[in-house]
Amino acid sequence: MTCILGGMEMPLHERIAADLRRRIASGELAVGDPVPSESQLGAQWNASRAPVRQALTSLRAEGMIGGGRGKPAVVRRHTLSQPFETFLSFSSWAAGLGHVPGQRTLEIARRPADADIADALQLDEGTPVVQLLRQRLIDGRPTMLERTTFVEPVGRLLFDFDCDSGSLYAYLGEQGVDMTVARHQIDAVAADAQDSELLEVELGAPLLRERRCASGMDGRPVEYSDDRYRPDMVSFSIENSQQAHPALLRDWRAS
Amino acid sequence: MTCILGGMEMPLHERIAADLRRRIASGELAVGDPVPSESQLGAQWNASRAPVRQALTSLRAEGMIGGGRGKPAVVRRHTLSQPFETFLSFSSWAAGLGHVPGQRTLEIARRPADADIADALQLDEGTPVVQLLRQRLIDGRPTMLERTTFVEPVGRLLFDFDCDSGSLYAYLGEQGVDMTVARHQIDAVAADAQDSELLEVELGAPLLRERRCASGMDGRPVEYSDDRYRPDMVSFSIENSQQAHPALLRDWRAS
DNA sequence: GGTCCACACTTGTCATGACAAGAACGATGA
DNA sequence: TCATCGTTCTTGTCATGACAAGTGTGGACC
Repeated sequence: MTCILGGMEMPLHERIAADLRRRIASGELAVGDPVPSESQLGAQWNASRAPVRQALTSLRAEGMIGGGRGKPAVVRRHTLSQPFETFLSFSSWAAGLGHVPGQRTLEIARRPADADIADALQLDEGTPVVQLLRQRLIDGRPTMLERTTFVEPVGRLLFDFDCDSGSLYAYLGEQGVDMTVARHQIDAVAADAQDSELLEVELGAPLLRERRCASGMDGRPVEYSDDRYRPDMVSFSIENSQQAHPALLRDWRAS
Repeated sequence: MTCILGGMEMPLHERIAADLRRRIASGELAVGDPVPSESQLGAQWNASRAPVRQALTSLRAEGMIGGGRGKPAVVRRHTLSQPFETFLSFSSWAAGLGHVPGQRTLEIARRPADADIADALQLDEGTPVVQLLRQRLIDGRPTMLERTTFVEPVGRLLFDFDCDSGSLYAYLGEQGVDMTVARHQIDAVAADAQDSELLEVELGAPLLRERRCASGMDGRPVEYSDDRYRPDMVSFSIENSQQAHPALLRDWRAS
């Protein structure tokens, strides 16, 4: 069962944390339910308190569970907060929530960069880039429209990859593509004709737009993307306490 | 020396972390410098590895130090970003950009909470709350519409305050109101009649909405706000590197 | 019936010890 | 000179044990 969450080579505390995340995401542990106590978890996994506490600390940092000294931990949220990865990978985010992600790659093309793209990717206008147009689905319903542009050396890898099969970013990562820093810009736009058709909303309906520019550690841009979400299905949320670091999430709205 | 960092009653791992933060902030440990190893810190503090590691884990989560398995920790940053203040105070944000902020408080009222508000503030429906409707301007142009609701004990303070004079949050802070944690939810909505009139956009135009629920350290909600921005004037941006925590900013779009 | 308190349970903190995994560095050989 | 290898150091992981601090509950008492 736990094999889908990762191989057995994971450290014990990560396996415990992954199992708890799964149980929370699946609804087996609902919001407000008490999380098994440290001693119970220790008995279940035949582990000492150290890895159990490490797992719980991890979930606590993600905001999934609450509790404190003397207060048994309770489930606070069922979303997983993995800011960067989650933001990149639509599929794993949806899957983590227990929904069925889908995607249809409508176009993949190599063409010269226009002014906007060239500016975002710090290229000269006319430099060849690879553009991808993908419709993203959740439980079969159109949720997001993704217009992604890669610089040519990276984009060329996509022609050898079935974009509708696995995770694109996992594939690029395996190929040695480094995308460690990203800048996201979020605003609202009215749906144009193409948006309207592919997202099944009215022309001019408000859409939540996320524009993203991802770069390698050296600061050279690798990808630029214009993602448009149906605001009735997805929103973004940020949680920040004074001490803790804010976490950016993508929220799913069951409707 | 360490007394300014807190009383002696702090747990050991917090004292170690606080001391390291001080040494890093003061420049005694500059960016790039190696942090004392776990064994060195253990000897310095006459402590076992557990509290030392807990302290280092804490600093690592804050992005102040790097390192990893086998790699001795090094100082990465000497400050921690605090995007919270920026997000709360519209005025200081605009002023920091060199623009002229303005505001017109259109309504301040004490009324019973409706279902949505009651849910957000964890009150019973009908509990009295204080609501504020404010139009925010930049360089004289309508930019944002703010519908804020405070729980009554906090909201009552506003009747003794000229909302159009100074910073509201600074005033509340002086009055001892604690708002250390906040949850922001961002999506897009179509402008309704009131939005349309006060933001000077067409009916149905896309607006960028930020809903915010701020709480005290004890987790009790203090304020709930529904802020709607003209997307042609403001957007949000988030910057994240792989390890470091993302920072949320509000962006101004000169037009 | 309401109040107060002792007790059980939970989590937080810390010491000690052990082994594994990865990195840095110097010595060695080509 | 440069590549390679092994030693050593550092951090990651985990077991065991102990006490402190806070919470919740049930029973005794008024």
